Amino acid sequence: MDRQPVTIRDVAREAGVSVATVSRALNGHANVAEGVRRHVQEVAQRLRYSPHGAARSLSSRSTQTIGVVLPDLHGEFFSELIRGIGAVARARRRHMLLSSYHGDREQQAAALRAMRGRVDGLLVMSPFADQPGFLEENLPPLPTVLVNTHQAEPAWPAFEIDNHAGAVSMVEHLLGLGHRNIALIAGPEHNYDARERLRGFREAIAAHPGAEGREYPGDFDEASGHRAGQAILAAGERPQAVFAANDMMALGCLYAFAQAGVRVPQDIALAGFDDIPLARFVHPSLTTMRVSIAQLGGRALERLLDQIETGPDSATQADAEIEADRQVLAPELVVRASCGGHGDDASASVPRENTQA
Amino acid sequence: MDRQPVTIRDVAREAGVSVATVSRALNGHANVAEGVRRHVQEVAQRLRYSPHGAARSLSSRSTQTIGVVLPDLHGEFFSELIRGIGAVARARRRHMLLSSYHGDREQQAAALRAMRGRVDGLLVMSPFADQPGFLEENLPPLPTVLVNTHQAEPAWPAFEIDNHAGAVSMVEHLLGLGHRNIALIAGPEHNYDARERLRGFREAIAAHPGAEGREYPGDFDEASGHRAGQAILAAGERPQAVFAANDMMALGCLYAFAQAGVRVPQDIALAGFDDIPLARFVHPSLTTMRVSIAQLGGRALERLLDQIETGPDSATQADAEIEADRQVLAPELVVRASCGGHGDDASASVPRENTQA
DNA sequence: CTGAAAGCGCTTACAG
DNA sequence: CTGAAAGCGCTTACAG
Repeated sequence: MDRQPVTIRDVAREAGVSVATVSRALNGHANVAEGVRRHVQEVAQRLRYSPHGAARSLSSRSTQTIGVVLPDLHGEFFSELIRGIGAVARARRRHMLLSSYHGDREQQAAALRAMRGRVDGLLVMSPFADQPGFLEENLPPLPTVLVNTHQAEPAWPAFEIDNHAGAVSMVEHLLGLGHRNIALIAGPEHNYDARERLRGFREAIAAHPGAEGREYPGDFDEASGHRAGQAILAAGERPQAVFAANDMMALGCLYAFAQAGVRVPQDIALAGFDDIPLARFVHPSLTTMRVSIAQLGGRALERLLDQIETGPDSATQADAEIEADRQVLAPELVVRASCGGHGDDASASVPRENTQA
Repeated sequence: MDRQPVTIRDVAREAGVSVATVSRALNGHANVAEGVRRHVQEVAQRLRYSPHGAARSLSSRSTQTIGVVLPDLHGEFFSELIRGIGAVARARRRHMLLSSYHGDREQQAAALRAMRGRVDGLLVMSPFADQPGFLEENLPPLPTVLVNTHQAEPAWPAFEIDNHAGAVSMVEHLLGLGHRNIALIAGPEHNYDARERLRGFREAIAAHPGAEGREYPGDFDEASGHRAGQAILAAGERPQAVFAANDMMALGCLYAFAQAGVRVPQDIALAGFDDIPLARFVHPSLTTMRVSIAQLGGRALERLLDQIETGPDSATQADAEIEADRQVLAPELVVRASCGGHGDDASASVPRENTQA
């Protein structure tokens, strides 16, 4: 099946013109006689010529590709992110080069460096960005936008979920429902999202006289939510509401409550964070904060492409502008049945998406 | 942030050697004095040099990248496929170039052609592969493996789900449970997966004297499953079991049954196909065929990389070998509660994955 | 073990 | 409007 590759020289010879003319004709430059252009196009089509990407990139200094470097490809967060990036990439006619690396520091460094000469710009999510010098030393000289990444010193434009605001919203929602005594199941300490949600929880509790918060450790998976649920029941005074820092832990906690015969929301309210697809299908359906990961990815890419197209003005960007360049997307409160009040249980319905090819 | 790119010439000048030596030293060729190699490496590191991908690809005729061309990035099928491909890509140190196109014929043709000179091989899923000449005309001269793609004339190695065998297994399972009269909710006629599942259903029914099958139309989404469920109940003689050609339709059907007060599995058995994550969380949990999309993608990439590494022997491949090169992955029966018998309802448990970054 | 040179397949000033 | 030539940044025979 591997035909002999046909190059621009073959087309030029066959069409009886120079390679320069072929290049201009095929790339839609104005300065080509219309008849010549048509002839060249016809020959190119007949020969099934398509230009060699690397050669074109090397001489034109443009790849029409953006690099995406993520710590992992597992889980809904990453598939949503890629979907959002992909939609914008398609609309703006760019390819995406996906790097796959295993998640440690040296491997991400290698992945970043390997992007040089392959892409016009970079979208990166890096757990190492808060280590001084990591990005400076490993990012190729390319426009870069960070996604859900915590920088020690803000130096690159960044898009992230406003986890702090989301946690504040949720606590206020629970307080508004009359719950004064709220337990938080926290996420892992090393996780930036988790820390921001914790910070929001604490601030919101502190801001409301009479509100009381207790904290239980967790690490974002279901098992830790289950343990936390048991710990909450075992503790002396039972809280009126439990706020799990993500939905997976909320589900684990829900299971622990079900095992103990504690009813949600009648005996205790329960809320999560993320709005994973399962959140609306559990019993009771879960009140949570919806986070649009696809939108996050899409907007980050828009920003990156704008920067690529307007050229490198970032070199002269003042510190204040860089700071202002950190865009934050607010999560949205989704009220369902697990906190009582007016939430409805949507679990009798099923989602609309067609998951089939 | 956009530093001045440093090239191999800068490293050579700074290290006091030729660019050839820099290239050899950095690429681990044997014929470099150990002291020189160390010195070059030290200089390269100090200058933060990384090679220009396009330049390297152009001269070495290798990109260490595989192209992935899919009709869409939406839905679980594609995220699973990408995850499976990504895992193997990581293990075998390849990048993946993801093309994003909108799904019509011309756009896929363009996406395919744009891959030339950018990748060492191609993984493609194409709804147009059964149109004569489509692949021949648009595939660049590169090793290619097809995924879940129906070819008019088998000409490329292909990996696909054995939908036919899966449907047969399911019908046999239902028959084994004592259900003689089985309704199928079919998928869209233009869809290859759907046609294969239909074919399997018909053959399995025909192979069992006494078994009776009826068919209802559907198009793989929940709404059509809901309509089919209503039609099944409205028809004269009620079947003992319903086999939906995918889980989404099974869920829609389940909902129709619930609305009509028809109990599953007591009044009627219900089965799906795909084993989407929701399948184990509905009530009753859904018996279905599990299809490992990630594995499909991973194995296809393994096959492609083997071909790339061994070189182009495919030109001399006999027709019989090509035919034998169509690998089929058997789906696995997952027995849950919706068909009665010994299936257990797993809905009290929650999945283990941590979906957080 | 090392360097000078050719070449990978394009694009793009520069002349005409 | 067109062509000859330089150049993009590497790798790799070829000599030595």
